[in-house]
Amino acid sequence: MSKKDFFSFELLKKSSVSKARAGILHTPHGDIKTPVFMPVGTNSAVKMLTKHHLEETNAQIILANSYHLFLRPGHKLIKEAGGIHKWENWNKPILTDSGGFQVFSLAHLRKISEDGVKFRDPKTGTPYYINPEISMEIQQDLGCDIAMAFDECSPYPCSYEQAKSAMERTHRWLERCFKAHTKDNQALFPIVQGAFYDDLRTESANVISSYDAVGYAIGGVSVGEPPEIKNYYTDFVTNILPEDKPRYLMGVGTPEDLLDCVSRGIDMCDCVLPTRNARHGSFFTKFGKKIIKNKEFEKDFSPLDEECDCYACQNHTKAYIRHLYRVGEANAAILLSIHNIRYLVRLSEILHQAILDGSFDDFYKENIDNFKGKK
RNA sequence: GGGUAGGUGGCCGAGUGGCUAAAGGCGACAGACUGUAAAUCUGUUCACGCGAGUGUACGGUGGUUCGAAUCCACCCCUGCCCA
Repeated sequence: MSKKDFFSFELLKKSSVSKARAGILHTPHGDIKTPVFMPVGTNSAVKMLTKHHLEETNAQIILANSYHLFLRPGHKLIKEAGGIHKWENWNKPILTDSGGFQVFSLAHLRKISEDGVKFRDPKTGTPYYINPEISMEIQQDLGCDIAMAFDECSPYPCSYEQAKSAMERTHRWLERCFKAHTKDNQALFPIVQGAFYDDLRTESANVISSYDAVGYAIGGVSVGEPPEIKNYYTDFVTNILPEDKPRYLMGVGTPEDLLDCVSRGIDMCDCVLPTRNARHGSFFTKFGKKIIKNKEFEKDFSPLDEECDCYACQNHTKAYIRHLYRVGEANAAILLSIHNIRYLVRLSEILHQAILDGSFDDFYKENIDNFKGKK
């Protein structure tokens, strides 16, 4: 058996105007229509949502995080439970991040060496160690469909020297990841780094492409850089990556980001924004992001978004959800999370179909300014 | 009727002579968040002014003082205890 027995990517159609593509990624836990938005469930749960809620959003694949599950409850326990699908009772595909992002997000609580990274648990102060081999062990024990390479994500801004050194280490670590990764029914996606330097991104994309992987990821974006820069480098890197494999832009996902990255040749993306922003009280609409607590919604008895088919929009009004939010009812966060996830999942469904129909680029033009709230 | 504690900005509540337009909390108003240290964090919140600033303001009225939310007198009101 090899990975090819478990994974394949069918490119169904490409736009004749932009770089948008529609496809199907076959995995051991089912097919994924691309472009796809993947909700994040760091601790083996998409925050605020039960499995029932999540299934109703029609999410095709969700994420979990190696770092968090390594700390609690431990990957061995999840292995003992029968793997992550059984553990969280989600029978569709699961992708796990490697812990690489925590090298970036826990910058003040970690120390990088050539071999790996020493972390301090933000909650307890307990020290933990992760390196490429450990990350692979964790992800193989978890048994997700798609594992990610253990990488070093650079901040923004970042000096050339710093970016180059992080990228080169990412490449050395990648070699070790592939060596340590032996599971055939699990894909391992390598990650392009190189921050915001053309030559580094070129080099990294070439190194990453030299591996025969199921799919390829672009990391180091959405770390605080302006959207034009993100778009420039997304476009830049997808020009280099193999065309017959899915491209995953990591950590991206507002509605406008989805349009922008899909038009630049991205097939997969994930983001914590729909769930985090929901808990913080904001929601996506056709006319940009809105904040539910604002007075303008006090007597607004219409749904969050007129066109949305989610549970929240089918059953409740903005005025009601605003009330729930203001009095601290958890239902506000639940309803907004359902809405925001469904909004992005539905958008990716629309984009998939639009690419097949040849109407993607018109859709882009009609909607991009609205999504940005420019109206 | 007697005693006692107290009356501070929308609310609660610090402050007992100048550093006080008055801490802190709540509320209100607005904002941020992009491979989740996040149901979190930030800003504004007396009036007028872009602003330095000016005007009002700590129950009321007088007074002491260079200067009062803070000290004094009287008055009004509230809680509690006793009769």
